[in-house]
Amino acid sequence: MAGTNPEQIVNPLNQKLLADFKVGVDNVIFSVDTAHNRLLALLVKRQEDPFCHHWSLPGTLVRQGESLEDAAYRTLAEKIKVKNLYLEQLYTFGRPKRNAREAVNSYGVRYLSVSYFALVRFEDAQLIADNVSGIAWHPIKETPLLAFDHQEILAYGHRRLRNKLEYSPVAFDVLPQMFTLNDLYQLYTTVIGENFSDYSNFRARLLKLGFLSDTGIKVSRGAGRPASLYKFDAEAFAPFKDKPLVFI
Amino acid sequence: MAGTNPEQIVNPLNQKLLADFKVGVDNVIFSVDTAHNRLLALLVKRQEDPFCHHWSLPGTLVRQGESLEDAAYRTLAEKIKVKNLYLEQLYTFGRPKRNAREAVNSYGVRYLSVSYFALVRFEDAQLIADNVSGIAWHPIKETPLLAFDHQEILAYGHRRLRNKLEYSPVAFDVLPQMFTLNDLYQLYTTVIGENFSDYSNFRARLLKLGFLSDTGIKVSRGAGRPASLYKFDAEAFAPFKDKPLVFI
DNA sequence: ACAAAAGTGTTTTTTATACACCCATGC
DNA sequence: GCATGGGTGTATAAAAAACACTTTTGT
Repeated sequence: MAGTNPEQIVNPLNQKLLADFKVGVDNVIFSVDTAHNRLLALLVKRQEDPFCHHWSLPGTLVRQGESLEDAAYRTLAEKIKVKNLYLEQLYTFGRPKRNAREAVNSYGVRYLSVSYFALVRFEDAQLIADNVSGIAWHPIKETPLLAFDHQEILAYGHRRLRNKLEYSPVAFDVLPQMFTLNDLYQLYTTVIGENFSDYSNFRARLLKLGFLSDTGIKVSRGAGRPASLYKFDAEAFAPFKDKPLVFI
Repeated sequence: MAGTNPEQIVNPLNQKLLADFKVGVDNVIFSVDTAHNRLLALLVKRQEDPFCHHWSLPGTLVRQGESLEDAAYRTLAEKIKVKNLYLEQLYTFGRPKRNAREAVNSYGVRYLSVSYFALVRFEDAQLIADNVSGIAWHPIKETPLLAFDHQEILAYGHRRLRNKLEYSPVAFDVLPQMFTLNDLYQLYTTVIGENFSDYSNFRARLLKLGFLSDTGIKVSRGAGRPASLYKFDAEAFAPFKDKPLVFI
């Protein structure tokens, strides 16, 4: 830098040095297909450069007057209709040059991505087919290569989902109001993996904690003894907030 | 990321809708004063409006070509000299109007804050007194009211620190290379609280895990039997990565 | 009757918790 | 020698893990 202080050259007010940003929101949207025991992620196919025809996470740029979370919900709403969901912020990616557009229109505008992760109920999630862009659920174990750094974001979201499930009641945001203990168990096995607990122990432990109440209503799913429908009692769960590993 | 929604990017009419951002980085910097059994947060006194004379988290706006993490490190380096530290991203706050500056210069520029939290070793952290702005450690239990939404950020950072400590080896980024088991125990008690484990059990459990190796070197701290200095063995810790509650 | 799914109980092993007690040093 | 902090061991309680068994349905 030849002994020159860039601040003095560029602008004495210092202001010029600051980066200008557009802020994007990218969603990692998960769903659990219990029928096939698969964890799914929602992906959209890009229709333009950069990364034309590549799959990517559904995202959008934040508009004036719009909060980050609003933008996340808007993206979600543009892609699927869904009743029950859980959504939380994941991580913010913002190293320079992460978005190829920065190179193209080099007005010095940076693109920053605030990622969110969502878990939605598979059974009542309806994809909105907008005849232009592809949009589809992909099993997490066989996702295609994604545009930008979305691969990294997806992996990060997956890790977070597993952790969340272990100590917080997100599952109940995504299950119907009444569910069988087996529904709950299926959800856990497909997200966490097969080897976290045997069904009867999982059952016994959760029931002992006392925040699942038996409605007495029975449902029959084909052959076999009918199962009781349970409800999640948020009040009874309160003491377990902030306690780790409630569900495992 | 940014904008998978084609229309908004290309179409100049929609372009107007996008918000323009300046991105700030705010740091929650913690340190543990084991001598007084206190958890401390580093605060700076603002010298300008808005919130003139109020304490706030040390922060800065992101410059051109600078990554978020770089900005976080820069802020830190401007305030303290420190050898060992742990730093990670916390959360991104970006609802409209969160920063009073948005109202003042209403050119529509939004301010978004990406917060980081850091844990630094108290003993070798030297505050950089720049004769203009106040800068000081505050016990977490008696912090003043902070500017902007920094109160919220601080609380969030505190929660995260406790959680981190429980399952990840951040403590060793902040302890000297060799430390006594009591040093480690003190660190945990002041961050987590008194009632997480009795010293001898804490000791037994950690040693059994096998990633702390006794160097054989003894140190005497005043009266009493001299203590062994231990080293953290990162390789031996590897199997415990991603396993919850290693330290509790 | 029998397969299939739900639900209960029992046994064994492993951890957690609460202490009591021995060890090495400074004063 | 005795107070002080370091370090070990033990006894009890609780929880996790494995798995055998009973119950209730559909076919």
